[in-house]
Amino acid sequence: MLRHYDQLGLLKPSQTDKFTGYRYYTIDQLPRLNRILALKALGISLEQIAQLLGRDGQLSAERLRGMLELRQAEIAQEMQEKQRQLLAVEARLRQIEHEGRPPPYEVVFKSAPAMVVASLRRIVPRVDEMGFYCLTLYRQLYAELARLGITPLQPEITLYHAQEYVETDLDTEIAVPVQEKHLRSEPAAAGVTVRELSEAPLVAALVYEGPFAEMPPAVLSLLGHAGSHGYAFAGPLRELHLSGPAHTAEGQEHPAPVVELQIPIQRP
Amino acid sequence: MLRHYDQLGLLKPSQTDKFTGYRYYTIDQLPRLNRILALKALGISLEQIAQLLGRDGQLSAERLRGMLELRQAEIAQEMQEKQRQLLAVEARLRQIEHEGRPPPYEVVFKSAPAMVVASLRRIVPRVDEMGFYCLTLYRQLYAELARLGITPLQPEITLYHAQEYVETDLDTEIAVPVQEKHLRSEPAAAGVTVRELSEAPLVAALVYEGPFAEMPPAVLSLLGHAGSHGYAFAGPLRELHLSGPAHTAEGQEHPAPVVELQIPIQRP
DNA sequence: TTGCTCCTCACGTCACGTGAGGTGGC
DNA sequence: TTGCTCCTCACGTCACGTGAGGTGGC
Repeated sequence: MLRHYDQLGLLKPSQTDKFTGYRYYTIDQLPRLNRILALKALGISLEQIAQLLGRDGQLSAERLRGMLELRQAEIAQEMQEKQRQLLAVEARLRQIEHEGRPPPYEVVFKSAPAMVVASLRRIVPRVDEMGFYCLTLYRQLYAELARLGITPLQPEITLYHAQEYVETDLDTEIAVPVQEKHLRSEPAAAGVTVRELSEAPLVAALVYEGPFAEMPPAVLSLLGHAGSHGYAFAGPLRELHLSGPAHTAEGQEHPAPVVELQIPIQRP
Repeated sequence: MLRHYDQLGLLKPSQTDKFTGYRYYTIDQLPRLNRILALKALGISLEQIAQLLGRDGQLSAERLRGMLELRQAEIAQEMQEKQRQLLAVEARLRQIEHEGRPPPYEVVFKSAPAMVVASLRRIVPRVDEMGFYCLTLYRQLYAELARLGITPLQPEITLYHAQEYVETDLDTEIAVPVQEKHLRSEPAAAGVTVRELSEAPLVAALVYEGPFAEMPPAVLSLLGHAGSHGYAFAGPLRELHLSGPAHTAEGQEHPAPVVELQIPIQRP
């Protein structure tokens, strides 16, 4: 430590043996060392300490006060961060206790940009008919887009407009991003709407990989996670098909698609 | 970040262009990235994350739980440290507010070793006679030691046996360390006691530099500091003359001695 | 031809800690 | 002669950030 402080010029030995290089300190260097250690114990950097102490070791009350107030704010920040970490760690531990094993996905918070989509919206009577409805609707949507000469972009997005978790009469919208210019041109297709899907400044999201049939636990986990952090839902659940269209041309469902689930939220 | 993870082998691109070196990732690498980011947000190191995730990205519930519990304990430690720092910063700020400028010394906590001392003990009637008494007593003590052929060691220590801060009838002991062997030999000198000054496992200490006459504020600061941290005093105040004997042979007081003040304390 | 986005080194951050290899005085 | 304590490099820590200098496709 003393070698380090010597190198930094923070505390130089009062004398150095010319032949052996031994560092010799005098008793009256003790106050300066104590001052350095005391400031260091507050978490102040050596560089800042060097600025405070200067060459003579006198510290101005004003500059010290400024630095302490700065440090006070920093510590508050750091404690908040630790607090956040602690809550998150505890939440994960509880999760493991309850479910026996860690979930195969992670919830992250981010924003989702606005985009222009072509979409179809229907009420799906029962949850177990969702697969069939989506297949049909996406096929119909892609056919209409082809007829209109509009190039579909990626990823497909299925939106669930239900305000809460329901298993019947699901208000479902299937959407495909298109170029912005198509927003103005009147779509002459049956039931196809071209609209802007607005930006979501904050969403809780997770990436799920596996069959659609096994997705509900992931949905519940996402909603539960966001809910348990005290957020309020601020829009329909979005299901992004990141690994491409959910269905092949032959009407086969993708066996293990990569899906991003997003729920727009508001800070409580 | 991705370059770094590539280098560590934590998240390698599924494909790297042979000619340009461009890193290409696939959509199904997203879950692994999210897992990495989620664990990192808990303050877990990349090395530990690599151990947890392994090559396949499956994390065992047991190992995760172990690591989370470890991390939980770490965070608790870190928060305690921050809490300590915050209190210390606040204490220093209050000090500046009250006194207008930072004190020229720092209080540190440490232990003080046991040692054998030769000493004289007297009641000093008034605090303003302390200088004269000490001069006389130290002169007498050194004379007796010389007569007995005992080599005085350093540093001189003055002990104040009063249980509280008083200004009259101060129970004062002046002491000089001597070699351990003198503890057994009967001292045939007038009033000189050879005794063990016991170890103090915990003392609050500060190093003061300046005239003896201006030392009282430092003493009050030390006692106040230890007291305000909730410690109980556990022995007489010790005044170590680090820069050598306080008086010259001619009876002059050292103009700006380096003095270490120690107050033995107990955790509350 | 000009931007743009990617690339590869290589060095810096912060406060020391840790060897490797060496030396003077007891 | 042997320990002991000091010395001087030089590299490692941790998770990237920051240039410098260069490149392929629009």
